Amino acid sequence: MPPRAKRVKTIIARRQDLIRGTIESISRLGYDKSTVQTICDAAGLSRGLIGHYFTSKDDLLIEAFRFLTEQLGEETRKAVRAVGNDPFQRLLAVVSVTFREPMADKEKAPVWLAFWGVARWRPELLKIHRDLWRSYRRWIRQLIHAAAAERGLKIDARRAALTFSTLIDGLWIGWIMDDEAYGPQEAEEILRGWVLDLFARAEKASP
Amino acid sequence: MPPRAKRVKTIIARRQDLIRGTIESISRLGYDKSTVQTICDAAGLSRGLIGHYFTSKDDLLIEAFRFLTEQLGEETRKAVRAVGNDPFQRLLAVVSVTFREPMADKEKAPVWLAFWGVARWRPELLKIHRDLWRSYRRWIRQLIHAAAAERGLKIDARRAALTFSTLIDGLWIGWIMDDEAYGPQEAEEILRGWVLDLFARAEKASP
Amino acid sequence: MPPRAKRVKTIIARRQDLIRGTIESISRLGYDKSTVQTICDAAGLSRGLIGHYFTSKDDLLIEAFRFLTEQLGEETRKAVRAVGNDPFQRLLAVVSVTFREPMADKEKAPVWLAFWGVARWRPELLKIHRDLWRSYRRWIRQLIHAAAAERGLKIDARRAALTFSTLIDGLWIGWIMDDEAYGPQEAEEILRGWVLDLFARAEKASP
Amino acid sequence: MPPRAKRVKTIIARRQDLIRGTIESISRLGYDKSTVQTICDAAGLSRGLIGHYFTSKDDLLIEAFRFLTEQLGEETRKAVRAVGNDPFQRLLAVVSVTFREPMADKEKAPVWLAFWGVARWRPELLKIHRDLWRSYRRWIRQLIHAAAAERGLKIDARRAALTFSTLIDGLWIGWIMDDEAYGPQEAEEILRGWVLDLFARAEKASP
DNA sequence: GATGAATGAGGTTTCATTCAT
DNA sequence: CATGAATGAAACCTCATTCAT
Repeated sequence: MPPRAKRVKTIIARRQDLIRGTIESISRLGYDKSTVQTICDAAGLSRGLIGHYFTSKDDLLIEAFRFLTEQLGEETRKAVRAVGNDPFQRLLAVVSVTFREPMADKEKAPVWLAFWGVARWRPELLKIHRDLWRSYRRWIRQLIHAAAAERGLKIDARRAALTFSTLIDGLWIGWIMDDEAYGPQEAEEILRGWVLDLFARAEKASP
Repeated sequence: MPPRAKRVKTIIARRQDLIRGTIESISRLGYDKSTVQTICDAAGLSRGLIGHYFTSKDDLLIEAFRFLTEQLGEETRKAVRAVGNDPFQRLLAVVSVTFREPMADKEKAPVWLAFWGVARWRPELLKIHRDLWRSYRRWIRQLIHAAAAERGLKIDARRAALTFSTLIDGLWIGWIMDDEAYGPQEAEEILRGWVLDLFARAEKASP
Repeated sequence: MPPRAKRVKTIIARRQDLIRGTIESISRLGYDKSTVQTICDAAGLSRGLIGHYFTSKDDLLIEAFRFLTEQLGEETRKAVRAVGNDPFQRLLAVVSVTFREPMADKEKAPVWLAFWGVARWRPELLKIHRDLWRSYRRWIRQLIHAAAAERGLKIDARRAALTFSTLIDGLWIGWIMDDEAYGPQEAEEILRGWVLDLFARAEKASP
Repeated sequence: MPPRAKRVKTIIARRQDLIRGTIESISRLGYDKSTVQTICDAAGLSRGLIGHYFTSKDDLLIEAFRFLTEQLGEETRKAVRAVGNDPFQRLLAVVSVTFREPMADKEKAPVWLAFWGVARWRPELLKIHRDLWRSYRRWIRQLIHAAAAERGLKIDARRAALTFSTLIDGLWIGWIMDDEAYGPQEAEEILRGWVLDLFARAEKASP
């Protein structure tokens, strides 16, 4: 490998180390107790290194959130691709993957919530979130729309997609905040039940 | 009023001032940028005063969250009491009050999320949250159970209550994180739609 | 004294403490080795206090330079006022005061030079310097002009004032950089000699 | 050229690069804002290289000051040699060269002042400065002495040389600190005027 | 009881230096 | 020899808390 390419690889690797360290530190200590020190410790690097790879701690936090967010999208898409092209099957695959390993990661989930807790006051975080959520809802809407069309059903796909993603958010947070109330399994059942009901009770579209 | 009682009243008033200041400061600046200074400024008091009324900043934060939480419960109960004793009507009243003023307060809502973002790592905050949510779900479950019984319907009240509160959480957070996606009105429609569907599609209980 | 006035007095006193601490620290350690710690130590105050009285270390440094500069002007004016109104006597008084205690302070003089060494890259410092020097030269020019007019002499007051202040700067710096080459006494003799020569060799103004 | 000599040449060239980089960096950013990074950038070399050619950053700074100082001496001597052997002409040549290109370099002049600002607290810098200034004054003294002897004039050559170099320092610094007050041309006139006066007003030496 | 001055711990960031590649 | 990644000391600054007035 030429030295140039090697260096680029190292840079990417170190940035990843720090991003993973950030997530691990937040997972262990929380957002406000995560310092440059705890992050670098978690990444197994020295404190001063953060300056080589990120312009500031804030920058690193933003990139960590972006990483979490993008990873979420990728995991979901990967799982969906695996079940083929049928929209309804794809929708059910989303349901399945959402509350199972590796997405239902007890360590990472609270990190999400931690970021959400500050996003309101950090435009960059908010933008990352909105971009993902909007595209996610659009995608779910398309799946619902296609699945309904196939079956000749009249479904308000926009609102259904909204409710679907809302249920996911709510179930996630409910689980994070009180894991004794219910588990990922029941969350999945609730979500699947809602999807099945949606299609079961929908009227036939007029021909 | 005897001087003793007067002083007690002052103490309570000052604590309230500081609690409101905390919420205002977090609303304006975020959780991690709220300092004793910004809180006292928002409360219109001098910085050193915090030590007279709370053992620490942390203590004040906890009390502020408790206040928010209790206020939420009170608002809901008050609204529900106003519609009489019919469980189904009460349920619909919960739906109505949840996404309207004064509960759907655009300033305060993010404060909630800010607290949730740190609660995972603060047992006291977590306890306050869980206590409220559990009692809230229990109460909703009872309403659903009673409403179903009245109508002779077979409804899994526990799961329905879980879904109900999950939808509320999800709709709240979705609105906080992206107020362009939908508004409180649509949130209310979604929640009411779900409740009406729940009862509309339920089977008759076997006699 | 009312508490308000007392507080203002304390603020002024503390700012003075820090300014004096800054000058002392620079005098002992140099500009670049003077840290917030060494300055506060020299002032007999704790490190964090600097934030109460100055917006930043830079701000403090600027104020310290301003203080030095203003003090210089005041000392000179005070000495001059003491000798009455005759312009020539006043000029000689400037010569005398410039290289004697308290102005010829072996501790403070290098602090001046330290500030000059950075002023080029700090507009605020440069402005303070220029404002003083320009008004100083203007004042010297007026003295020379008046003294020459009294004696009916033709003297280019502008250039003479420029040379006068240049000699002062040069003599000061030469002494700071190498106190073995000459002392304040000889500096004074050189400057006085120049002034006496200036008037001695000047032509009579045409009547 | 044998490889050994070649390497030595490279070493010298690299050291020169770094010295010039130091001066350029200080010229652009100031003494305290010049880091190893900015110096190596200005020199067009990589950061780690400094360790190969200098024992430390401090060492490099000292060498840069030495370079500046020696360059100054060389420029002056070169200009003087060009006018022949007459002492008075040589003295006037010093006057001419001092405030003209390349010595009156607007970029480098503040670098001088920057070094002077720290020299007080750096024995090595101070020694370099004193060695140059003392030899400079000695040389000027000899020129004045010889020029006076030629003309049979009684001049205190020591004090005249002191005043001469003092005027140069003062005029330089005055120009650096406020280039709107006067320019190199006027500085030169002032200095030449002083020299001419010195010889014009001197008494004849007793025979 | 009320104030805000004072403290010092701890946060982020910068940077000279070292060293593996 | 050349590079720039890595280290960790130390800089500035913020802030919760204490305490004299």
